[in-house]
Amino acid sequence: METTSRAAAPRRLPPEERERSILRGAVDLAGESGLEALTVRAVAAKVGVTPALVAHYRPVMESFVAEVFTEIVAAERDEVIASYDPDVDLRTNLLRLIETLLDDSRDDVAMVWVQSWALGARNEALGERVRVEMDLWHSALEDLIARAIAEDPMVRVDPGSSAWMLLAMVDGMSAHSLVHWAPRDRADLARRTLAAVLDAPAARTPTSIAESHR
Amino acid sequence: METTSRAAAPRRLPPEERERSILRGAVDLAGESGLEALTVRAVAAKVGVTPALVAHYRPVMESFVAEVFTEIVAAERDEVIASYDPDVDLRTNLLRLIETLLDDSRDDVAMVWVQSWALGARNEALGERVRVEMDLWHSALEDLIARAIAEDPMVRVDPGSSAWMLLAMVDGMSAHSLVHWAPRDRADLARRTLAAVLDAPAARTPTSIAESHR
DNA sequence: TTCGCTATTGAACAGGTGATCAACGAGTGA
DNA sequence: TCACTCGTTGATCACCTGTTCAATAGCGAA
Repeated sequence: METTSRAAAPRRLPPEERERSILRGAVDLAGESGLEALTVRAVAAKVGVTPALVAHYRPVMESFVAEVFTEIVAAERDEVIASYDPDVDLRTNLLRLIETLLDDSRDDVAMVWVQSWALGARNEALGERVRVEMDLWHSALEDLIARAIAEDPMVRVDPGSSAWMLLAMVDGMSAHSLVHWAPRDRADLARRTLAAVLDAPAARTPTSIAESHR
Repeated sequence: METTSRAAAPRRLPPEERERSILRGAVDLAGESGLEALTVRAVAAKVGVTPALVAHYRPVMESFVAEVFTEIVAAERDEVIASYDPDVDLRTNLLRLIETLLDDSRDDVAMVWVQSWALGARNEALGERVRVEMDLWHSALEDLIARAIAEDPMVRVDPGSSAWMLLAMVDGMSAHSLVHWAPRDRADLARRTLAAVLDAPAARTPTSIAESHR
C-alpha cells in the first residue's frame, strides 16, 4: 500500500486536530479498501504517523471501526437525502435516489455496508451503530413517502412497509453489485423495483385468495 | 475454539477419504463461524489433523474458501428448491420459500452469503463462484415463476425481473437480520414483499405519468 | 532562553496468518 | 519379515494483528 495522502504531517499537533486527522485518514482508507482494512498500522501509514499514536487516540480498534462506519454512512445518507427535490413528484425522486445508490461509483460505500452486516454480527459496538444508521435510513424514507402521500392521495401505500422494502431491495442489489452480478438494464430494474414497491395492492394471503374463490 | 467434532481421526486415511473429511470439517466450521474463520489452523483443529495436512490437500486457501462457499450454498439451494410443492399455487410456494430463507435458523448461511459478497470483490476465484451460484438461484426462481404462469395465465409478471427482485429483497433482508434489524412482523412483510413482486403492474416511468396528464 | 508539559515515538510482547519442506512412520505388496 | 510408498507430521519462514510503555522531543509559557 502506498501512502497516497499528503506527506508526513507536521511534527506535533493539538490533540483535537490530530484526532480529526486520524479519523479522516481512517475514513479515506475504509472508503478505498473497506472496513476490514482498518488496522492500526494501515491507518497510521495513511495518516503518516506511528501505529502507537493511532492506538493512543483510539485504544480499542473494535469501536474505532464502528465510529468510522458511522462517519461514512451518515455522510452518504445526509447527501442522498438532501438531494431530494420537493418540487418533483415522489416517484421521480425515489427513482433518482435508487439510481444514485446503485451507481457503480458508490461501490465503496456498498462495501462498507456489506462488511458492516457481517462484522456487526460479532462486533456488538458496530452492530448497534449499524442498527441506528439503518433506523435513520428507514425513517428518512418513511418521512419522504408519508409527505408525498399527504400531498397526493393518489399514492396509496404504507410508508413504513414501503420504506422497508426499498431498503431491502437497494441493499440486496448493492451487495450483488460488489461481485458484479447485475441485470443488463439497471435503470429498467430500478423502475420495476419502484413500481413493485409503490404500486403494490394490499398484500393478499394465499388464504384470502382461496376465500375469494368461494 | 473446542474441537466439537469427533476425536482424533485414524492415523492414515486413503487420500480421497481424507479429502472429504477436510472439506466436511471446513463446511461445518464456515457454518458455525463464517467464511472468515476458514484458516488453515482452524480447519486442521476441527478435523483433528495438522495444519500442514490441510495445506497439503488445499495448497491455496483462497480457492479453498471458494470451494467451501459453493458446497454450502449449493446444498441449501437444492434443499430449498426441492421443497417446492407443485400441488400448491405459486404464491403459497413462494411465501413458504421466503419464510424459509428468512428464518433465523438460517443465519449461518446468510452470513456465508454476505461474507461472500464482500470477500468476492477481492478474491476473484470466490467472486466467480458467487456469480455462478447466484445465476443458478435466479434461473431456478425464474423457472418456477414461468411454470406457474404457464399453468395460470392470471399471474401476469415478468419471470426474469420478478426473480431478480425476489433475490434482492431476500438477500437484503437476510443481510439485515445478521445485525438483528428486522421488522416486527416478519410474516407480514414476507406477504407484502410477495405482493409487491407478483402483483406489480407494468413499470411506469415518471415520463409516462407526465404524458398521461396531457 | 530555559523549563515543563505532553504529543509522539520506538521497541517489544503475545499471538495470529499462509506457506514450505525435510523427515517420520503406518500400511502394503513382495 | 522386509522394504518401499506415500500420508502425515513438526519445525520454521516471513509477515501480519492489537496492545502496552518507557523514553524522546517539540512547543508554549515563564
